[in-house]
Amino acid sequence: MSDSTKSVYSKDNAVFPNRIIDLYKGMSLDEKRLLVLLSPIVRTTGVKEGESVFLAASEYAKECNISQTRAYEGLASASERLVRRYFSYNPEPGKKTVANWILRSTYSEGGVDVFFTDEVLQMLRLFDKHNPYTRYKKEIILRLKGDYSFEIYHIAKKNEGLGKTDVLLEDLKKNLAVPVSYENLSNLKKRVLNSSCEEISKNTDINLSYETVKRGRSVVAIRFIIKNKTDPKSKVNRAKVDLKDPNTPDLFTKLTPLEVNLYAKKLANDPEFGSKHIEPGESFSQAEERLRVQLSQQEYVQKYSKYLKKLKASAFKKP
DNA sequence: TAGTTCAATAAAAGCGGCGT
DNA sequence: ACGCCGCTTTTATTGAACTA
Repeated sequence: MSDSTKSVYSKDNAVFPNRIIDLYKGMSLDEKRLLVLLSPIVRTTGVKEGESVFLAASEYAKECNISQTRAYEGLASASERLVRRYFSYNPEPGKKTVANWILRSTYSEGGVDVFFTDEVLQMLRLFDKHNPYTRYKKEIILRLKGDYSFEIYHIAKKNEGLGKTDVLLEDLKKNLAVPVSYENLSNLKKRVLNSSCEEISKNTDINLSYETVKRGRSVVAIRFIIKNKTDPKSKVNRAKVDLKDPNTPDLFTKLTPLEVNLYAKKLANDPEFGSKHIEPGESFSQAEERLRVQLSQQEYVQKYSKYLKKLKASAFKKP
């Protein structure tokens, strides 16, 4: 691993300018993932318009924690669809510009070459006080899978410092490009807000909730409440985190989120584990979901450590 | 044999509608 | 506003097959 990058932020970070109004709008999960992964590559290399940035399918699979098979298809379709995708931004107050993300992309030899426009290349590099930006660890946002989770997480990180933010309902719906049925607020809550907040709180570095802001009787805005789980300013949360590992008996007291995902899946499909710890009638995916929650907690990691060790051992030896 | 594609299957999202 | 049901459509996952 080389760390010779001259940029301020390491390759772990995806950084986007706040001028972009509708980042991720209308994108499939694969397109969002691709964009997040390309952001640091663009930032840390000097490619110009006419030159491409390359992402290998194998790397895509690893970063997104998906199968190699899925990665080929995801990457191929993402690179194709991204060509037709555009975003809008305010070059100055009162003006709105619409622009394409990329000029073209070619899929070959197990990866994609993506050609960005100069405009976008600049946007993905220029970050200072005149060009406010939002930054997050790509590894964290890539854990998200829900349809609007990337968008909501982006909004949350953009306003993390404030602890909360109000988004006009109309703006939210427009910038998320939600289907018409979401004009019905209960649908919007159920399928966008609740599910995204839940997924984000469960899987990322922030706890996210929301409440409605009313004018008269009608809801005009959504107020997102954003709390960083490890923010030293909030002592309550801090204490919880510190309590987590009073002692560290072995490697398996604490799993990284990536490992949680990986082992939840492996355990759910492991026959020996299943015979003891999976209820009859519980599907593989249900078990996996349950394990994902449980494996985030130390007590369960220890409880299942026997199986985890077995899985870890078999992962390293090539049969 | 690693890398890739494909087709079948499973799961989740979308969407209206209904009762409370 | 909210939760729940059922049907349709979209997306993800898997294992087997192809190929260079």
